[in-house]
Amino acid sequence: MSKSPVIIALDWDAFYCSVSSSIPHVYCGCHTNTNTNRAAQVEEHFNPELKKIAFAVKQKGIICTCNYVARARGVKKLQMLVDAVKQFPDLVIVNGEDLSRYRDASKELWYFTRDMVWGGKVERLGFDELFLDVTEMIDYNIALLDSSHASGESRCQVDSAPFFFRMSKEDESVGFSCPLSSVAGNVATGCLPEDFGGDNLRLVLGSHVCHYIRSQILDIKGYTSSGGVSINKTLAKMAGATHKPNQQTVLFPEFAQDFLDSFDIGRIPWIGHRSKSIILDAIYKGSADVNDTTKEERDSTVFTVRHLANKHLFVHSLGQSSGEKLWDLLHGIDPSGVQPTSDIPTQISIEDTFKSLTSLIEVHNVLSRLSHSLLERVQVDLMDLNGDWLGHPRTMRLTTRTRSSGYGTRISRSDSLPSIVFSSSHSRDYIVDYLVDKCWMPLFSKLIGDVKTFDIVLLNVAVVNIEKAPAKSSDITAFFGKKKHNHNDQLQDVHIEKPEHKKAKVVGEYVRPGFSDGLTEEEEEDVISDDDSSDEVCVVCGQRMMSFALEAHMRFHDFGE
DNA sequence: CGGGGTAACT
DNA sequence: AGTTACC
Repeated sequence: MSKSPVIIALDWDAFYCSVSSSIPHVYCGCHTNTNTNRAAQVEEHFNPELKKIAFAVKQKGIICTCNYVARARGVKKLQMLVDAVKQFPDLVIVNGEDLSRYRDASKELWYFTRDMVWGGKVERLGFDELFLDVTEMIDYNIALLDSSHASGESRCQVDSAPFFFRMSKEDESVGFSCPLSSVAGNVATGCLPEDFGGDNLRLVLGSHVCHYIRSQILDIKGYTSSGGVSINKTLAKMAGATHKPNQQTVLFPEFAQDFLDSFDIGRIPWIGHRSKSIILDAIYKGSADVNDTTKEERDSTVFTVRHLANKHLFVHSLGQSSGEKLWDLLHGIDPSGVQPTSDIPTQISIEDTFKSLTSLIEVHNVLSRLSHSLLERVQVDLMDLNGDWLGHPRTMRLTTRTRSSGYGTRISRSDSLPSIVFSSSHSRDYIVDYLVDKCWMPLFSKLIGDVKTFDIVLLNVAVVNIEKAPAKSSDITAFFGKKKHNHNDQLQDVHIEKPEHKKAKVVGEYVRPGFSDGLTEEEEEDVISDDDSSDEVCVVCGQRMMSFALEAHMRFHDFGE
């Protein structure tokens, strides 16, 4: 008997709403008042005035969500902003385009959850979902259970008395009591297996672990979540989606196929619009009902697709790799394990959309703003609490979408990222100006080529190829022992590239007085040389650093005490 | 739809 | 390096 993994899928209920705008009562049909209370607390903490008034959160042209006062008046989610404003002139609009708070809270919950999972086996999916591999914790506790059997306790006693599940190998007091003969939360398909031993017992324990972790997250962090427990990521995620919010569901593998068969294939994770369309086209291609059957009317349940198609059809239409993967998915097979998400992101990007950008000066202004945000993100997200770099992006990428380049199509160009980005001796504004003139604008020229006119509706700036920095010694005395020349150490690996190779010329008449040319040798020296006037000294320990590093640095002191 | 993210293809 | 699919 091969032991299956025990996987938990978590997602934060209505995360976007509660974090970005502290919207109360997002769960109108919820019978527990836990959410209402929590949302009210969050709201009072954030912005008490919003509670009494009708307000909505917008992203660009649409209302993405709104509070219950607004809903009572008839405001709808996904309504066009113009319509809503026309209909409700006094509706307060909150801009939900900045995801900063959402990102911060997401990260906090991720770290908090990861600390509870042995080996840190937690994978993040998007901003509001986590996969946890708790197999090792389950196995350890099953072993404890078995050894207590062996030591003479009766079977009956073991089954009826609560079992203490240990969440720590070191501290035997950390954990929770749970029954072995019943699951926590809901059971997918409503069917309980007859055999509560073997792999099924592992899932029963998994349900209790899931419940414990969710309780901790609610009690300590104040967020409700929905959980799914099963033997792989896909089944766990789908199980978790069946009972929301603030609930959990365990899916036993013997019922997995029945469970899956009733779903539309589009509801299976990793089968998006594109794949669904390809699959249905392949299945229904020859059928002469093109005239009377619209795309929406084609039966697309997992059951039907499984019986009308086969693996060969999938492989033929989707390609070997995807075809096989998706076909297996329809049968509850998902061999992709939990891939622990690194602390260091693989890319950081900022984007914005517009009605139309047609001149270089407009593009320049937007790129300045985006570049500033990006640099801020790089300095916050890629630096630890000591102000040391966790990683160095080696490439910068500019992406656009033009009005003519239909639909979701994007075009991008990239180049190496100058290391002035990591310099601690220049202000953020200085670096931004440098980047815009020396890098982003030339990349933009490269992108649009020789054309005289352009019409840009989207700009995205990103850093990618983030190279992990060698781990610094965590010797705390090395930090507190004030090294006056600490900043010089950091500067050693900052080397300046000759900016000549990135000289794609800017089309048009666009010129800037400041950085119209490459730096002189002297100025290059200046890039890496120290500028005493621009850094600051920590009042607590005396370490010197740039002001942006000081922000993170002070958080270090806050954590310490 | 939006603003970010990841990974796999070509 | 750039695109596409997914969440």
